[in-house]
Amino acid sequence: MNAASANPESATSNVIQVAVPVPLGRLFDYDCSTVPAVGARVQVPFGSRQLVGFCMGSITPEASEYKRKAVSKIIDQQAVLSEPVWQLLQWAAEYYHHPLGEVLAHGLPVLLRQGEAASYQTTQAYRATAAGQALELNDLRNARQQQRLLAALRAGPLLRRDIVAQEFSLSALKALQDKALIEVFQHQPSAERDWTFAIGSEPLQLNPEQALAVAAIGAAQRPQPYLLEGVTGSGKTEVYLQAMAEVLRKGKQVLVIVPEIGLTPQTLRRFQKRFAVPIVMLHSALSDRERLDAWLDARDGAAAIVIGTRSAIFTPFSQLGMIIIDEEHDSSLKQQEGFRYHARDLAIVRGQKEQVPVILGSATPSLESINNVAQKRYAHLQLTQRAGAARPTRHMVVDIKQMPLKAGLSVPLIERMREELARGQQVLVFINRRGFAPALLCHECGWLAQCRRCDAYYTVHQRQQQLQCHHCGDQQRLPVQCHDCGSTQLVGRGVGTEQLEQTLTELFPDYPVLRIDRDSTRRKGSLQKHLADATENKFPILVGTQMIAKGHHFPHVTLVAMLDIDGALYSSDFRAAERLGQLITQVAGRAGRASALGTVVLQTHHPEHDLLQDLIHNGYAAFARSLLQERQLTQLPPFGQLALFRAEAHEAQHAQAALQAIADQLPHHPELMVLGPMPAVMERRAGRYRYQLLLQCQQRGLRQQLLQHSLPKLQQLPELRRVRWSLDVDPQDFS
DNA sequence: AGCACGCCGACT
DNA sequence: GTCGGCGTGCTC
Repeated sequence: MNAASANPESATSNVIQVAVPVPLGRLFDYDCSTVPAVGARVQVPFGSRQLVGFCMGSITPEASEYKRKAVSKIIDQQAVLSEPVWQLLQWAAEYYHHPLGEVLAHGLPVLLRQGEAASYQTTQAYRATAAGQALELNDLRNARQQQRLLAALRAGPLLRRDIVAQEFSLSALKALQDKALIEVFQHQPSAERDWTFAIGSEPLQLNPEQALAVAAIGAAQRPQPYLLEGVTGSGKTEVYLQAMAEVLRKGKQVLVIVPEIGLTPQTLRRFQKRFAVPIVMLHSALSDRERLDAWLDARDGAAAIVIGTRSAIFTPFSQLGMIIIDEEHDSSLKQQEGFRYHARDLAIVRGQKEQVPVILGSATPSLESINNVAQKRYAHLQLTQRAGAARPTRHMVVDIKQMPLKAGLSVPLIERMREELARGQQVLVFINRRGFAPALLCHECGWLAQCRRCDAYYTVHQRQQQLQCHHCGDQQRLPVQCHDCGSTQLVGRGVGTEQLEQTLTELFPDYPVLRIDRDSTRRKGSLQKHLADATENKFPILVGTQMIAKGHHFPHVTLVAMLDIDGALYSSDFRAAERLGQLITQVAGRAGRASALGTVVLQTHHPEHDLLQDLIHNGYAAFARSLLQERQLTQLPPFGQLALFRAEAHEAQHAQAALQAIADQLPHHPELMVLGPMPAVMERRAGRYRYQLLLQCQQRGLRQQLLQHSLPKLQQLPELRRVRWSLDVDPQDFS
């Protein structure tokens, strides 16, 4: 594998190439006396600091043309990552045109990035000494705490953290230690694959569609991707569970990626109930140490199932047998800064590399996945029947043109709510703006309170008596007077969740209202609590943002209202319609999950809009297929391949000039379209001017080739030095 | 990205 | 007289 070992005579001075986590797309050469394994971490001096990088291989000193420094420390004896993940990361660095060192660092838990040993934490543990075993417990009758602790330790050693958790007194611990009745020792946990497949609870009876899906996955000749398209309530999770069972039975591991932390506890409980195997979670709420331990459990085979968010796609496994991407259409699967990878797309690549099936599940699949089914790249599994007696939801479009609105609520909607509440049912009102009002307006002169640093209006937060900019986080005290005319007639314009909650409380004083948005769930655990309260029907009226559209079941909700869907109908973002269709369908899925018939009320000024009509009358699948036809005509994804350069600077012309320089450097090619530079939708944000340059290509290969060829030159452009810039391959969001 | 080096304004 | 503002340039 490495050149130096082939020539032992020159072994006194070896040179290795190291990938360090810096945004420079090249490797750095270092001297070292012994050559570490490829994929092992090394600590190296870099400028004035010490960095942890990866050994990428070795070369002869003659082949290195740099004045070199020596490696400070070889951290690992072997490669830290599994071979497939190592390959996946290198593939991703190339595909997303992101510096290898930074991409590789992404594949590691934080502690490993910082150079910690790739092993479980040794923890302090205590055990009784011979003297402690021999002692008459009654001798400690005057020290009840010590007596209790010693008794516990005589039964067996305890970890220090368990001693703390079981509320033993720490002074008693110290006293016993001083008397040499107990002693401390280092406990080193080890990860071993010591689980065997066992069922915790019996699988549910499958309907024919579910059975077909499970059978198809199990019977496949060779592993391949599947799109599991199942309407809300059709039992996708049961299909996952039964498909997983086959994999686990063979002693293989399963990786499950879920969109965001919100729904992981429910998923975890359901998995734990079904399978009596070790399950670990990987999400942002874990401490760095917990994350590393879970990661090691996966890598060394101790965990049978890993449930994690986006970044879990890089978890190494000793025996991976299946990857499941739940809610594959969800935008949180794409990282929106730095290394902008898409976990779903990487899952497909990983599945192919590791020869394991990949299941993409959604009630509202992305157009990309639907197209991949049409192109026969994925097998299609459909679940069209809702479980139990649940029937499909009914849509009611309320034309609000010229209609008086009360905090955004039309009279027909209020009446409909009244009926539903009177029947003891639960109502969910959805509005995608938190706060009291999305702007503060002077009623006398028309002045609007605008953020100092963004091209945006402040949101009024009445409860906190504040103006907040939702784009840069700036906060101000709510002004009493207009900045232009001095009038005190300041009013909120538009409606947010806070105002809606207040108005609903006035309209329906007998029915408690629960608001679920980022503001009401800021404290740790409060989202879980609110969701539990909502599920149990303690609050007949629920008000919420996007947050509640994701995967939560509210069995008592029979009426869902969406107050304002117009923004997305005429948006400049070509994905807006797709996202609206997904949102309406997902929100509709919240209604009527129990036996009662559900209704979705959509308020709009454009009831006749083609897309809206298509969605309502023909369902998401048909709607998505019409959108696909449009995308084909316009050569947009998945039919065109995009890449987006972004640049931001304190001076607008710097950002613009940087992108112009890139555009000028790009080769002319009949199949490459270059759009821009153009200002971003919100030109100024947090005091920076933002511009974009869009590349559109018919062939992915061509796009990749052009970028790969041009980027080294582009990175040298002097215009780029004065701006913050980035490249987004397959951009999801144009904000 | 960091971080150092370097050259011009308001403070102990 | 210094602390510190961020422009420029480098990292094997």
